[in-house]
Amino acid sequence: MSNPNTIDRILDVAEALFAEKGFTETSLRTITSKAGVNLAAVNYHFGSKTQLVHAVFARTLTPFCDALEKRLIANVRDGDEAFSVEELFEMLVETAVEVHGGDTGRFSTFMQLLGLAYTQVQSHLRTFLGERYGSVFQRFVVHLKMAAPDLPPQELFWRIHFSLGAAVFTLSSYDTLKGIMNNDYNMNITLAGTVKRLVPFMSAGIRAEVPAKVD
Amino acid sequence: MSNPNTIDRILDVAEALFAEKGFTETSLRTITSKAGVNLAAVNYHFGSKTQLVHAVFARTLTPFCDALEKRLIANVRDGDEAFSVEELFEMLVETAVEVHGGDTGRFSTFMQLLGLAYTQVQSHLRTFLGERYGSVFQRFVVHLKMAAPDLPPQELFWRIHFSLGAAVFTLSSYDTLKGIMNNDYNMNITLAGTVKRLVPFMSAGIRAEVPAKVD
DNA sequence: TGTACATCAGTGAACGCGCGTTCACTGATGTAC
DNA sequence: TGTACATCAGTGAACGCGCGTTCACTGATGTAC
Repeated sequence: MSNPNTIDRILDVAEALFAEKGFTETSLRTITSKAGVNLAAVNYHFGSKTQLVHAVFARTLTPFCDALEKRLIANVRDGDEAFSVEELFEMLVETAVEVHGGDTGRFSTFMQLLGLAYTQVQSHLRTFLGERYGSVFQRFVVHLKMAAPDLPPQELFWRIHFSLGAAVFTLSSYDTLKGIMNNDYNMNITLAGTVKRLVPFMSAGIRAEVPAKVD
Repeated sequence: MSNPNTIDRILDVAEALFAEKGFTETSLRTITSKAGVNLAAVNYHFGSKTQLVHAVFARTLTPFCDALEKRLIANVRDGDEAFSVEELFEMLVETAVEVHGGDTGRFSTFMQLLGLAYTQVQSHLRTFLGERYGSVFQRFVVHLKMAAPDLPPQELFWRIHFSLGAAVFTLSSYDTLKGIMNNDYNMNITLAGTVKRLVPFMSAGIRAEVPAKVD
């Protein structure tokens, strides 16, 4: 009964179930029975449920961040013109789509997972993501700063998080919202269309007039 | 040992713990021991853990939605000029602050709970909130439509959710972000300041130029 | 005014259940001499 | 080429634990006659 794909089957099923239900709400028994593997296989291959969660994130985030970093570095190395805000956000989208090879189902799942990562209060996960991928995020922030040089640093900080929130929140409940659009507006929407709508929204927000000092 | 405040003490403690850890991650044993009440008290007073979750939301959302609805109705009844996008978002903020009597701690907790409500996949909670508070939300959307009459309906739909995401996401991880601002930027920020920054961001996003047809 | 009963907040202990994890084990494949 | 041993993926059953919920009970207060 040797099966070389046990690890991948566990990762596939876990990714889908985590995105759908959350981490605490998904048991190893559900994962292993859906994947058709033994209950003990998760602890055998990954060590613990926590490490399975990390492995699920790493499988997609590592290639994504590597590809993003390459693009950002290439721009500086070649001395090209600095990116605009729109170009930077579009780069995120393009990289994410590329990494999933155009598979919108997995792209959607990935966004849901990102949403969970930020909203489920699993401190081990924040630590893990910060250590592994924090440097790429910082690099992206540097480019945003160049794209909006007149924005005070703390203003930029907040607007990045507002944008992140808009994206993560919308895409992580994409299936629900798609259903509402179908029922209430009789309108068939696509993930690509939603993402394309996000870019001008976020870009306009980043460039909004700075309000009078508030703090 | 008769104590007239058992119900309130449970609600206070449950609200704080749910906001901090999430629903599944907070056990009745933790809630009741922190509140100094008997383990069985939650089931005695609320019936079940699920109904306790509903009660926590209802305690704040009912006065909030009532106050918001009154403001919206008064505007139409008195035949006043329609609200602008900024005025509508500011009305949300003002109403939320008022309902909490200026207590920014509870206001922050409330926003965290709203974030959880959207991101934790507890279908009973979505159903509960939709049934109880959906009509006020619809009324608010009508006013937003009047404030941005040139925006196609499906575009408005998405931008409302983008805005919702920016607000809910940022305010629900407010404590974390405040810590980052303090450490990395050596800057002391306030909840009021963050909320004031949200309004122009969201308003600019709502009014952003509509991109070419994408779907 | 006194007695009997109903109501209600609160209690303590126990219930069964599903959870993540562990452990001794199997059986196939690779490696050394 | 044959034998002994090591490695490794995978298994099945059991472990203790914390969970939400239940239930018989107490004791104080209110109500009816």
